[in-house]
Amino acid sequence: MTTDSTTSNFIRSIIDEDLKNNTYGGRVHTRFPPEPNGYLHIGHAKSICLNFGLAEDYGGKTNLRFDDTNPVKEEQEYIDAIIEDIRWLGFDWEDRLFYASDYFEQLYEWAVKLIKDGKAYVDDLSAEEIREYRGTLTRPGKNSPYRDRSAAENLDLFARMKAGEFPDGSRVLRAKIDMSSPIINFRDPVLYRILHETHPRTGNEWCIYPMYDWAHGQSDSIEGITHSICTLEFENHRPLYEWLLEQLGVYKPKQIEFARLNLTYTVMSKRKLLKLVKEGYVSGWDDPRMPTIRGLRRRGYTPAAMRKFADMIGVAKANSVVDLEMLEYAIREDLNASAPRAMGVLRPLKITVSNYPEEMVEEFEVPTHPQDKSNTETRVVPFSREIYVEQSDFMEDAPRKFFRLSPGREVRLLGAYYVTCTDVVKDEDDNVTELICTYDPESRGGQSPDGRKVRGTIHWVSARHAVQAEIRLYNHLFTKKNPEEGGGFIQNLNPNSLEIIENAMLEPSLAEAKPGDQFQFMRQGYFAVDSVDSKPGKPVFNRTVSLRDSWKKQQGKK
RNA sequence: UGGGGUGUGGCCAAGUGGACUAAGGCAGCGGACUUUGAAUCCGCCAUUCGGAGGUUCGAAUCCUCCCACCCCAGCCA
Repeated sequence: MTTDSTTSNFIRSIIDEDLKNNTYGGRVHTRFPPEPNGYLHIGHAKSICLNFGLAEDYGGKTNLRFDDTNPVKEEQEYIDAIIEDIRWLGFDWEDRLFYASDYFEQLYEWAVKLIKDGKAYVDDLSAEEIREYRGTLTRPGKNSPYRDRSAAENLDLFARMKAGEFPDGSRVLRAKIDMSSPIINFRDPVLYRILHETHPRTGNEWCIYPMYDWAHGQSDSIEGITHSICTLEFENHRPLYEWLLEQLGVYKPKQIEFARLNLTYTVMSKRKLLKLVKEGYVSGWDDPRMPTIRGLRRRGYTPAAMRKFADMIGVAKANSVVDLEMLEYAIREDLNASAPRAMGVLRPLKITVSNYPEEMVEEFEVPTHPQDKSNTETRVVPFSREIYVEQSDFMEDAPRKFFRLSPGREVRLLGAYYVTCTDVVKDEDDNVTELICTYDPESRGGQSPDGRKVRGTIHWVSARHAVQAEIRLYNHLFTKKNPEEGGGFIQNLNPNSLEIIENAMLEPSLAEAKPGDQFQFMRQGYFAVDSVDSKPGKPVFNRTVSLRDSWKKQQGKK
């Protein structure tokens, strides 16, 4: 049932085994359970791809279920954003959009049952007292003085908690398990707390809200989930997950834990991302430097690339840190195949082609997808006497291996002509301001009848036809592979994570680009029209990722 | 120091006692090709599986001990 491209993993092994043993009647039913208290990031994408991907591969189903049990942190805004992001990633939960809050009534009834069975009690201890009574990792806890209340008294108190008779924090409902258990989660975990708070979905209907442990497993059970996949930190909760379900005597899904995603040069916790946004280190949740799905999307990452990435990194239980280059590989691979090519000069250097007629303009038809032989689409780029090339494509005193412009050297202007640099114009400070070149009229289209070879091919834009654009170049948000190293992530923020180029010169076909459109600027990288700031007449492009550059790499080694 | 986990090349990750003198991918390094120094293609890149013992004809896979790292003491999820 597994696809060839996906390597096996321990979760698939478990599912295979369950299928073999008919554990869940041959069903595979997963769920993605976000808490609507923030935006989704690439770590969530890993989980989403895992849950939906597994169901797809095994012919099962996946539910989207919001874990909305804490109204003090959760908001409708996040619910909407999360739904949009998962849809954008390309996954579909059909009619199975659920909320833990859908089950509040059932959860309440089950709590009553627990009380009647003598397995839960109302505790009047304060939060601080409960903490003291809980003991430590090495010292057992001790029983609350309210632990042995009668079922009748507990029932009465719990009903009054629900009725709103008591203030926040005054009482909780706790499971009665074992205060001396080495499993801290068994030391009478809190099931309900009082919160006079408006809930995004249930409004003011409730003033007691279930804790995660009381809501999650029961929700899984109600929905008939077979494999409840979560991250490693919930491993310690599994015994409680199972205990609660067993006390209720209801259907019991299997909880499986995997290691969350960590990426080099990236922070992933909601808390840290929130700090970056709140304190203005980035422009918002959708800042293209953010690892949020919205940020990556605005940057130019595609759903296909994210899914490919999730597939590449696999899933396991060992804590690990994935190299950012893997993500970059995934987006390059996708965009290389799909992105139309164009020419754009980021840092322009003017060239006057001295032997080219003053007013002449030629239009060259060049392939838009030269990497794809099956796609013959073309576009027109105008050529004239004055053009711009990349500053980095000229070197006055060039080494032998520099296959670009230099006095006396000939290069090919992509799709146009061969040109040879004859003069270098400088200002009073010795800066190169312009190049004078001659072109070979015989080399029209980029090849010469005499068959002579030109090692270098560079991109260019006709000066009088150029479209001016703002280009935003993004670099690592942090200077350290591990942003936490040393002083902490704020100290390691990269001051050059965003470089803005105000006046890049682009080929005229790019004037029509619409927000979200993506291109490969040949020899430079992949760029996406910014969805927020780009305006007709004043386009803004985000660099999604640069092309690999073995020349630069070679230079760096010297 | 109690409990629960994890340790396979620079990174991710297969592997569940015999065809493992350990898949695959990323990164790296060579080379071919090239109207993108891109892409593509070819080749190289762990005698070794946290360490030490042991069981076995045979161990990354089983046993013992040790070491390292992660998680748990929210009325967060």
